[in-house]
Amino acid sequence: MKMTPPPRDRADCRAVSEVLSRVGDKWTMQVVVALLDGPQRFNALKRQIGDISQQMLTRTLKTLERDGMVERTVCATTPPQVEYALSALGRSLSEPVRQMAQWARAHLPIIHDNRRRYDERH
Amino acid sequence: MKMTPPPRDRADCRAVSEVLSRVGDKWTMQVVVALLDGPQRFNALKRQIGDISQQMLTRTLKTLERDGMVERTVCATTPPQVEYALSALGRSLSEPVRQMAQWARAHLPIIHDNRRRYDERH
DNA sequence: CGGGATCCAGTAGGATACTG
DNA sequence: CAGTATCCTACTGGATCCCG
Repeated sequence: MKMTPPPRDRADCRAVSEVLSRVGDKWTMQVVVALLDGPQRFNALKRQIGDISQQMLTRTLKTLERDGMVERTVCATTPPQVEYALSALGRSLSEPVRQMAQWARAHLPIIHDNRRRYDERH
Repeated sequence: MKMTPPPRDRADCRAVSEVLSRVGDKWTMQVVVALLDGPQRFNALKRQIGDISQQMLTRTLKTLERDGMVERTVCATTPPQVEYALSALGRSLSEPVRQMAQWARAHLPIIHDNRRRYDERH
């Protein structure tokens, strides 16, 4: 069986880049992580995340739904209830994200330090 | 000793988000991967990546240098020669990126399919 | 050769007000 | 409660021309 090659191919680079820029926007990861605990309704999600506007939460959830990462369930009651849940695809993303999170925790202070020193020199 | 917890903390989410959006721009990953083979000069890098403008290559390299991910070496000859090399920090990033690349390869077709179907329904 | 300086279009992010 | 509609700002990506 074939081993998965390292990402040296141009198409691979673009694929990685596409995924990183897709999930690398300001709110996507925070929404995904908030949904890891289980399904959440809109305003509960909003409260948990904190300083996100309802506009940006709506947009982020819609994009995640479009990509098939979250599933949206509407109960036609009054008041309406809408539940958002991670799909299997969305949960599977949390694995590579966990790796990236470890790297971020380990190296982000160094990066910030590098930036500070660079800016002082220029 | 303490196990590294999953990225549920708010500060962690933001750290992940920051790294993902930082390296998730259009060219950063392609430059990093191009430099994995070894140090490269500016125009060699430009030729290898292909359709990047010299403007965007300059910006991307400068940001990577500022973060301490690449090291820039100038030989004051005529014509001037400038070599770019990945630092240890830059190379260490390639590990979580490899994980992300595998996920991208495995799931990007599904995502594109999901989008297509979503757009047809709306 | 390896950039810097400008200018420009498109998109992401956000504040606010309104609605079924 | 769960959005939509509008308007605005800032940043990203890019094209072009210039420079030592």
